[in-house]
Amino acid sequence: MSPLTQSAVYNRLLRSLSVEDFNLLSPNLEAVKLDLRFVLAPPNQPIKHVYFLESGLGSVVATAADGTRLEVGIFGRDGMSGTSLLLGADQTPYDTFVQLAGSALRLKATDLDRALHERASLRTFLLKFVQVFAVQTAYTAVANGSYTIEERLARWLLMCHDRVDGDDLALTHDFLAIMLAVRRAGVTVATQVLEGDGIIRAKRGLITVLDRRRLEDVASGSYGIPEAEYARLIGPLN
Amino acid sequence: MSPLTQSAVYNRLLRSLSVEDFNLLSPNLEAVKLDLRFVLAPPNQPIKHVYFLESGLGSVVATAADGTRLEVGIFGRDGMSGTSLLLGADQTPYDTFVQLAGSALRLKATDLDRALHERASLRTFLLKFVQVFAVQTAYTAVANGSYTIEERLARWLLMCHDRVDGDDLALTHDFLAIMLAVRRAGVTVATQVLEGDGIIRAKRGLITVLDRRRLEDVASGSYGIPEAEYARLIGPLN
DNA sequence: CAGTTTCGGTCAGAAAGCGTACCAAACGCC
DNA sequence: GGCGTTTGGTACGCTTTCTGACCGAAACTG
Repeated sequence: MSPLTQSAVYNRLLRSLSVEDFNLLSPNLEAVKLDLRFVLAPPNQPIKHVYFLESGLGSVVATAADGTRLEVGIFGRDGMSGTSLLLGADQTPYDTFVQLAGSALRLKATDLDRALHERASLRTFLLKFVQVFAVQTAYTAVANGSYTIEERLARWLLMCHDRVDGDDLALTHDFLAIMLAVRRAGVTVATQVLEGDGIIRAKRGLITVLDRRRLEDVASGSYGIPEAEYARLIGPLN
Repeated sequence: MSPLTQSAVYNRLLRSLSVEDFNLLSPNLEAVKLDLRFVLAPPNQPIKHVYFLESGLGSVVATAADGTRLEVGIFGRDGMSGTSLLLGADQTPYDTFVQLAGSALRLKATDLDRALHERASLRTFLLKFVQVFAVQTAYTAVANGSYTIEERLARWLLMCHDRVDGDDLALTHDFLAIMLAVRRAGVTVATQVLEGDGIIRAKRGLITVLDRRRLEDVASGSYGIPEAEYARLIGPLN
């Protein structure tokens, strides 16, 4: 494989690193394909790799003691999996998996650890992403507590749309239902409303964003703050 | 003021620090009283101090773009305010304030920064609390999305109970309503149910936990995982 | 291309929770 | 001890969402 050039990388974090930090990581970065549902980090087991997504989407899902499952965060080429390693936790109660197939550059946890000790600036930078991701989780809590299914669906579609190329999102209602912690039938109804307004187009297993502006109106207060935090601490998403 | 002895400190984080780390911080720790509603960290403004709580409770509340407010985290002598400073963010969109009066040892943000650069072990340790707090936020998202008012009230009372001495919690229904993002009347009803079962006793502005075991049953799956994470990464809460 | 699986649309009945409002009891202050 | 304020109990109608189920359409499989 030819050596990795920083400017040829799509991942926003890797791209924003200083040249020195990037060069420290790059010999250990391994390009991998990400199939749908591939596990990026298993729950309650040591995390072996962190994945810097180049394309596709990853999802962090929390499972409660009684089996209830609910998404608490989402990331694409703006982020990475396994952020708990940056905080000194080798494992988490979460399940992190691929939600939209794509590709990534991965790094062994041990290589990451070594690099973090070698260069403080690398840690400082990556911790900013941890902060942004924590804010995203906090606003997921707000959305779950205070917004309707339609508003939450709009928020979620916007977050996906931010992280992929083009306007097509290959998602089933069943999948969305888990993400939003609602019934599948609830997703179907909300989808129909948005489609009826001409904001999205829905086909089997595919949602196309037609009018992003109006999608933001529907999401109203539930969207925007974590995104602003990303821009402030890390840089523009696109 | 007499010099601070580590063993005389109630805060679990300060207490668990290595002697060297503690001694680095202690000359700059200032004891302060915390009145109800005192602002520990203002939203969207630089954080000037971090507070290690000795008693009382602090609450982290997120505000959405449309003004919706909802609690995303709670801490007492198990934690500290201003954790975003550890992640390199000088401010957050959250409002952090005192929810149950008490006292704290506070540290100037600049002193914290200096100490973090001086001793890596201090940063490593405090970051573990950031991880635990993030998990708590994630499970707040789960609770808001999937549990009834009664279950969420039980969870919340348990989290408070974990962090105070005794079984009395000085809380109004109005306050609880904001914390849980429900109507005040909804809290009243849920409180009555728990009281009817003999699990708590409610008086004006005061809830007394009578039967913690059964409170855990009511909270069912919504309680426990963040608490286990605290125990695993930091130590026993009590 | 026939069989099987997955996905999405739909419905009736029920529950949870909300908006709003009113009133009484408890408390704090002079 | 009287007065104003805070807090809590209660009610009604309405919206949202759920439970649980059924069925047809689309996509995949061999």
